[in-house]
Amino acid sequence: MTRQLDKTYSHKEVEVRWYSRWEKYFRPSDGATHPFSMVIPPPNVTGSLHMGHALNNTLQDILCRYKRMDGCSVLWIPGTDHAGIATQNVVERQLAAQGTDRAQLGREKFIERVWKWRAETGSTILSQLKALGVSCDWSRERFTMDEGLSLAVREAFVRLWRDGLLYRAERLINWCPRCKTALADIEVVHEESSGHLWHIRYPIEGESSEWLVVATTRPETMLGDTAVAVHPEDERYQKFIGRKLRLPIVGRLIPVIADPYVDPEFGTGALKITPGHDFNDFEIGQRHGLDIIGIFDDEAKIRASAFAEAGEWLKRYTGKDRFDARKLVVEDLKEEGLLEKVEPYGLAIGQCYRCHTVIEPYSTPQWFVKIKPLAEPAMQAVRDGRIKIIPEGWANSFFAWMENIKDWCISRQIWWGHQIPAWYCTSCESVHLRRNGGDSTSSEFVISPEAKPIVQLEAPSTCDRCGGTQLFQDPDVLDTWFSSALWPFSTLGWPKETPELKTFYPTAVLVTGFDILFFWVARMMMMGLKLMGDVPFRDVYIHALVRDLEGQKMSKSKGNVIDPLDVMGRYGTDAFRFTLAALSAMGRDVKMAEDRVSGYQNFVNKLWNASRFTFMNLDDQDEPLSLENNSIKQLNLADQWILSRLDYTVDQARKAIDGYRFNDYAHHLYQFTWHEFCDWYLEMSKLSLGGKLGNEPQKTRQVLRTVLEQVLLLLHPIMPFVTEEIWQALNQVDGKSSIMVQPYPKSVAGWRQPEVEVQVTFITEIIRTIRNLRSECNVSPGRPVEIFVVDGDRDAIRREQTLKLLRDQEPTIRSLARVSSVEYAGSKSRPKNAITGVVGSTEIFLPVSEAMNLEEEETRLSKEVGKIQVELARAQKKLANEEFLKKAKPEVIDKEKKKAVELEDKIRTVNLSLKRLQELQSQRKD
RNA sequence: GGGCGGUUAGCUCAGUGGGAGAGCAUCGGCCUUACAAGCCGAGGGUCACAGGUUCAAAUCCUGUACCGCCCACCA
Repeated sequence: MTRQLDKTYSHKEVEVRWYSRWEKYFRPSDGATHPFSMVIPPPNVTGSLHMGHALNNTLQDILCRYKRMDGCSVLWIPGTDHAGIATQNVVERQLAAQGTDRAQLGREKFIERVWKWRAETGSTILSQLKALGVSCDWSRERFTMDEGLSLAVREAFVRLWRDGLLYRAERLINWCPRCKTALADIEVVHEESSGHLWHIRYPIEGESSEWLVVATTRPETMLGDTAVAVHPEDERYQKFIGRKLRLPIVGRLIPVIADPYVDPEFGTGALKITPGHDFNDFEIGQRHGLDIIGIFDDEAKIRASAFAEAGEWLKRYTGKDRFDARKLVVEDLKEEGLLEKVEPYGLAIGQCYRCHTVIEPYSTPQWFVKIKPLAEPAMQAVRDGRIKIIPEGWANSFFAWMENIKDWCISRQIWWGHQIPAWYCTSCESVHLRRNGGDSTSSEFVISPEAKPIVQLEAPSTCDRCGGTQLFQDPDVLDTWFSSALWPFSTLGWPKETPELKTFYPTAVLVTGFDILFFWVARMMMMGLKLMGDVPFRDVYIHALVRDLEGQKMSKSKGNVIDPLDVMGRYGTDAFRFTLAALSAMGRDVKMAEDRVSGYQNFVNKLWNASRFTFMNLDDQDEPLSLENNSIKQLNLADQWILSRLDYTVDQARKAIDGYRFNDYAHHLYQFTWHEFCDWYLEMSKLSLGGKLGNEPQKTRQVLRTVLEQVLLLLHPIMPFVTEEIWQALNQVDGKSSIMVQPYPKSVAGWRQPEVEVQVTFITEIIRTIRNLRSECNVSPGRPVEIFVVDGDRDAIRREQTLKLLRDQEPTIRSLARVSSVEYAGSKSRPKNAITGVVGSTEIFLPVSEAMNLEEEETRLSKEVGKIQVELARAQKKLANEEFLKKAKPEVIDKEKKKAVELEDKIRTVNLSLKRLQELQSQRKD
């Protein structure tokens, strides 16, 4: 039975072969002595795989596969997030397309509908993740709305309530008039846009032609103004403080107040105060006891009931949305001659992060988490190193955010999500439960902040205060991020005390993008510490965002989205994964370039072909070398060398992956596999394999097999498919075992031999030099050449060692540099009709051919002399500097001295070659 | 307004105190029996700019310019 691989690697064919056979290895091993656990950042059920997911999950999979091979009991929990607002929006759009809406359906039917949608399409992203090759334990897949996690959410809510960390209050919150729900501060995105600054005259009461001019970007909110504020020390306005202004259009009288918040430099120095629709104004209003007038309803349309002093004007305004109202206000002001001027003005407008509708500050009762008592322990955990943020730079952002954190508004006025486990009694609480009339709002009741909720895990049957049986649940649902915050332990079974929770909490590492550092990571820390009494993860590895070639964030609207599945289909999943790893330098953006993927596809192909070469040469009896401490001195030089380099690579690879330096990991393996193993070792091994070194070819075959196998193991975490395919063929196991569960390479005592590396580097330099000379001499690659070697080392022993090494390695030099004969000349008898190359103290002479362009060569050599002179001068200057000799480290000085000597030698020999060349030139002319 | 990061070869980016690197692209030569998705060779950089610290700076400090990101309630 011989090992065989097809002539070309077909990723499409191979990739479908392995995933289902792997799944049994995705579960943690029994015993779980070295637990290593991670939770996937749950993608939204609405999502499909994008570059961000691909990067995030590739990095996680690399870690998991590495740790699993390295003997850990690995648990990687997958799952999805119910994504409240996003999902509700998707289903609502579907309903709209069918000419209906959620109000017509009613809450219960609507939620049914969402579940149905989720059952149909919610697993799309999971199958896409599988195509990427991720090794999650699918038997433990979770969904933030499944039964267990919903219980965890209620448990968390009840505990926070009992500990006094939850409260209801009516305040100005961020309201999305399209989603018709409150949003947390963090869910508002600020986008620069060009607007206007309107200067409006507010007539002073009792004066016929005097007014105060205010500047505003939102003229429509003037309908809800309850004051105008000026700076207390602003001399221009001293005389107006305390007087009344007549609010244009409405006619309401409002006071001029003094408040230090006002910047006299800005606009006119007079600020209109709308406590009902502006956060600053709200604060100022609180300080001065101003009325709060909510002029809008929940769709941000003018609400008639807001205006006590309704005039004729109100008919035209009622029901108009914010932007229409703005136009009307401006028109009306113009008509009354109260619009002084309009200036263009750039401002950052808050938008809903889900639908990009402009946010309206809106006063409603909401649930809040008292956040400071939770934030402090989380900061402490990062400060004292119980949680390590990698790269460290992000810790600054984390602290900055946590220090300024405000209470978290967690109630949402949507239907898809975890309904808040709070109930109200209609008997004893009736005074606080206003039946909603007039304006359209989504809930049947408006529950005043004074209402006393019954908070518990399950619905109560009777009121524990009055024994009433008419209870109803708070209609609001929780912020999706509330359930996400519990993810590291809710997925392990919390609040039940499961064995998994005991073994795998805290998780080892959380891998995520920085875009959800505050949304998610910080909140997991707070909730984990509060509810579990321990950090949710030891390390947080924050990776870059994937951008397009111009560095732009990929988005559908920009049309610059690259579909990972498309890339995987064209270049192969392994090539794609390798690209992501290679580009993911810490703290940087990843600019996705397709030519990189194509380049790494070539790498996959290279590995494939190196394997084919190996297979061609292996016999069935060729076992790999023992990986125990063993002597490899009996092997030939090339064999010893490749094992030494392999050992170095193993060491570097482990260091890189342990430090989350995925790009270093990829580059070390790329460098070793392609340039050392393929370019040099395979070429060198051909001699030995053919018995041309008078050796036992079997030893080399064993080395070949060993190195290929170790390379496959090292590469497997990044490139699972191709490595499995080759490993299966190499070991002829036909799917009965998997590379996934082989031990990850370890350093082997005795393999690393620096002196062997020095020797082989010398030989490869000699070969390079000869190739270089051939190329300059225009000797065709196929034509063998004769060379002369002179070693000019002044130390006789060293000279003999060098010459012995050259003689020993002569077959290799002859083969790799196409040399027909090597002549060892004495230093006195340097050949005349030749050009020279120098490696250390060794000079290589190649007889010149007619074809050679001597002038080009002369230019090149002169240039080289110049370069060496510059370097030499620098070294000599350093060595002449007393300060340098006094203060520099001894090894640096030694190195510099050695360098100077080498450069002197080199410049002498290059000058000699130059001289010879010039002689040749004059000969040619004759 | 505050904070963070970037500026290194034509392009994309590594490199954080002691001789400027990689991949791709370019140029020249090769179908050498694993691989033309390949092999061999070559060219190419005052490491943004200006100061400073140091025996020594791409690397540390200060400032400037440009680019990017995050946070923020100046209407």
